[in-house]
Amino acid sequence: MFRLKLLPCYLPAKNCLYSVLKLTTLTRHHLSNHIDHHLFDEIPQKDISSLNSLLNSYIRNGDAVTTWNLFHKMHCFCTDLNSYTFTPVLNACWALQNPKLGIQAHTLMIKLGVDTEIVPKTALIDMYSKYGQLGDSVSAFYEMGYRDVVAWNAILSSYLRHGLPQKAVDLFVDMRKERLEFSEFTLCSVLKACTSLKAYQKGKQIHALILVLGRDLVVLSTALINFYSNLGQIDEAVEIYRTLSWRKDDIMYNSLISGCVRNKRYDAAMSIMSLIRPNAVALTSALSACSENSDIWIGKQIHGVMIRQEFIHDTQLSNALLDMYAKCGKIREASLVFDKISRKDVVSWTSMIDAYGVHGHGAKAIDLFKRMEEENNVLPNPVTFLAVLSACGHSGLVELGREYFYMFQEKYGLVPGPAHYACFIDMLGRAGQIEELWSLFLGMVEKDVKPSSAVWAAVLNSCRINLDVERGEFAAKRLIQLEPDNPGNYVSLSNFYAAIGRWDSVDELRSIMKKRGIFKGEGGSWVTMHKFGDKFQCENSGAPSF
DNA sequence: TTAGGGTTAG
Repeated sequence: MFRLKLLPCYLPAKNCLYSVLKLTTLTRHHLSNHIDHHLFDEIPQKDISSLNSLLNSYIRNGDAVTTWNLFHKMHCFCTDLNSYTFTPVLNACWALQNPKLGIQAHTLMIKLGVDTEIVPKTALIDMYSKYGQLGDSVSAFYEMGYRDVVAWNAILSSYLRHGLPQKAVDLFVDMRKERLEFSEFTLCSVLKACTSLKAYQKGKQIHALILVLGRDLVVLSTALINFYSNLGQIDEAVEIYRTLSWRKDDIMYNSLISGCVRNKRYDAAMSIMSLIRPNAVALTSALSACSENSDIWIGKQIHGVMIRQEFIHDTQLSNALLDMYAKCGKIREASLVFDKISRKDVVSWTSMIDAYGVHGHGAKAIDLFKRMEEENNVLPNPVTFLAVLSACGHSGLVELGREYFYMFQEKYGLVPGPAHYACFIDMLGRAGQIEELWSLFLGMVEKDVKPSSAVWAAVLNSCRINLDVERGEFAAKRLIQLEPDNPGNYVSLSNFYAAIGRWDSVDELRSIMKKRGIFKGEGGSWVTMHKFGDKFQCENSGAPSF
């Protein structure tokens, strides 16, 4: 026997933390049910195909609540639900972020015998994947008797969504071996997998396949631009853009702009930016270019565009704006932007904490972190953990730094990685706590955290400050082994030898650098000059990034 | 009816 009760869903997606069962205990006047009983009665055509079309319209307009509520009514009053009913409903289940709804819909599909049909089964692969349930998504795929190209594409996307690009590539190789049909969707996913895997040759092969098939669609070209620019081949990416015969769209331009920024082609990014109507994603990339290039002049102009075009409520874009001001040394402006972000996410909080930390305002950074905890709607992540530690380090707040190093683990279950250890080791070294530093280092190794070059550099620097010759030489050896071409490491080592009076080693090191062709670039500051008539105005833009 | 391309903190 099989008993199933579908429950109505009244609240929008973000409130779906409440279980469906809890929802039923709420009183009706607290809720907004777009499809109530009377409205359902008023729907003129109540045959199943009209109702299915209505479900599709609601979900296409992004109204998942109404889609689910209409489905609930249909379940009560219709006896002929079919596969066309469930495809929009499964989408709604995911949009409502409530896995219980998905399970209810899936159960009903099994009861009605539509779960084995190819289209709703593919929708199940997708729904479970979007819920984060890779196992259920894969099960749905392997339960299929016959799999069409859309089903294969859905499972490829599922693997990519779960950070398994190699699985996606392996599956594509299987598809080719079995001479299965593939489509532009398939090639897009495989290109994305190649990008994640940094698999240049494989990606080139897909590019060749696209050329042979003559499928230079804008979506595929965007995936190619993204692939090449992520692998440092920005000229190839620009060539794709130049030779594209299809109409270029915003997403393609955005991909090219972010690719130029990623490859430090800031002027090119700005030129492409000027070709399009501003959109939030392009502006975010452009602001990122200003941050990297310390170009507050352009950054301020983008801020103006944001205000004029009403992008100011976009959290992600505002985070980039905040970061731009902070990186250009304008901490007050960064703070003003932060205050105006109405829906602050973990990146907003972390960026501002880090901005205070970098500018030496450790106490303000800590106060802000406390505020973040009090507001209680955003949880810190490993980057927040690092920003707080770094803020303590920059301001010499060793006691607080120690407290937070353990608190983040105990209260939030965040596991420190090499970057966290490097930061804490640096802090302890500067404070002369060399024995605590070593016991921390040994504890880290015992926990199987592999020391990164940043860890060895922090250890070496601590040994220089504390004149610990033996352990300093040990750290130096490891550091140079790990990064033999990084000039900064040789400078650290040279400073270490100088501190312990080994001037012969300093000279030896310099000649080794010369012999190996390793040069340390000089430091500097950017000053932006603007000409107004015959007068110049200077803008101090902070430190450059070499 | 199902599947695809772009963005922020370290």
